[in-house]
Amino acid sequence: MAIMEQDSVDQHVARWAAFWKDEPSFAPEVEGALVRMNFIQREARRADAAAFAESRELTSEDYKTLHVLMIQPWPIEATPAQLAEASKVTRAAMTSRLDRLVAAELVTRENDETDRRRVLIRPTAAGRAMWSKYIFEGMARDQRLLRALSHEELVQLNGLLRKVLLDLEG
Amino acid sequence: MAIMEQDSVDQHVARWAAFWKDEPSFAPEVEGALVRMNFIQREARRADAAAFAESRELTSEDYKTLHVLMIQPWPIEATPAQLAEASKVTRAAMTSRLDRLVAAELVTRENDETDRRRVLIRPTAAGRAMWSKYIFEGMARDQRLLRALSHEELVQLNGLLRKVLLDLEG
DNA sequence: GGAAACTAGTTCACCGTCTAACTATTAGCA
DNA sequence: TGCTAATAGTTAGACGGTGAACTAGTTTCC
Repeated sequence: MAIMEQDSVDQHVARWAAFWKDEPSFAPEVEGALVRMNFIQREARRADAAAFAESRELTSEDYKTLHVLMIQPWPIEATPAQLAEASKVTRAAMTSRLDRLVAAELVTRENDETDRRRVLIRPTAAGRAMWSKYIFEGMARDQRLLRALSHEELVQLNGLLRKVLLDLEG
Repeated sequence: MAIMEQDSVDQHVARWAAFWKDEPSFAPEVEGALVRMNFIQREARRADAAAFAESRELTSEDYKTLHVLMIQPWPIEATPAQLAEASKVTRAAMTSRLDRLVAAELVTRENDETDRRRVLIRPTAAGRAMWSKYIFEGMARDQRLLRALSHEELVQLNGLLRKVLLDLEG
């Protein structure tokens, strides 16, 4: 394998490791991997937020909510609880996200007459248009983020991450 | 390579991909890798927060601040700005974090007499003790998170992530 | 049939972060 | 020297999130 240049995390971990040079419980590869994933995620969020801040039509949170709604199986509708779970936020947070989307007329909020506790969220025509306006830009941003990796490397990366998830989910 | 079971992200991405089956700009490995990293990070934060919530001595944010202070090169001291940068939060956020740490008597806040704009933060004996109380537990949590990977796999993972970081940092 | 348990959604109070404005101090330079 | 610009830290106000309490509707089961 070719010698690879050091990134900022290598330096960080090296300095950090100096504290526990005789301490076997410090695992530099574990700390390094987590710090690097954190870096990449942070960069993804930053780029997303910047793109939506520029447009001023929508926040990235609002867009994500719209997105999880749009990828629901047909017919495109969902309850706030389903959207909250898919978005990994609480229902309380979803209530306020939906308030904004309803106010912007991107989704509708209707009572489910067969179970009057439930509310059904559906995209409006404007909501569908807004989603398709940004979906490809978002995918392009994601690809730019990982452009350093070839297709095979991406497959390899997913293989490793899948192992971790299967362990955590199992 | 052995056939590997599917994780939740495979299902997610598969359903998602159904929307763009003829759309070349959708890259399932890119989306999959990012969603998986997001999952792992989220789990790490959750476990950290749970551990500190249980102890009730300290929040995980306060601990992280203490940590970035403790790994400063000797002598162990730093300005709020340095801590903010290392913690990747704004200086305003660091001010309020430090308020809590000072109130808990884990760090001191002293004026730098050679540059009276600056403030120097130093750990107290109690702060140093608090840090060493939790540092090993934290590393153990991190290792548990990635326990599904062998040492070679961790090295491989870091190699891939390092490529991404070198591209993003360069 | 009706009380108790459960479920869906919302409201409320609190938290940590952010941006922007502000104070105090130092550095740069005509 | 003394005005201007830059820098360090804090403060103020807004935002989005959380958990807990609350309202309303549905299910369970004796």
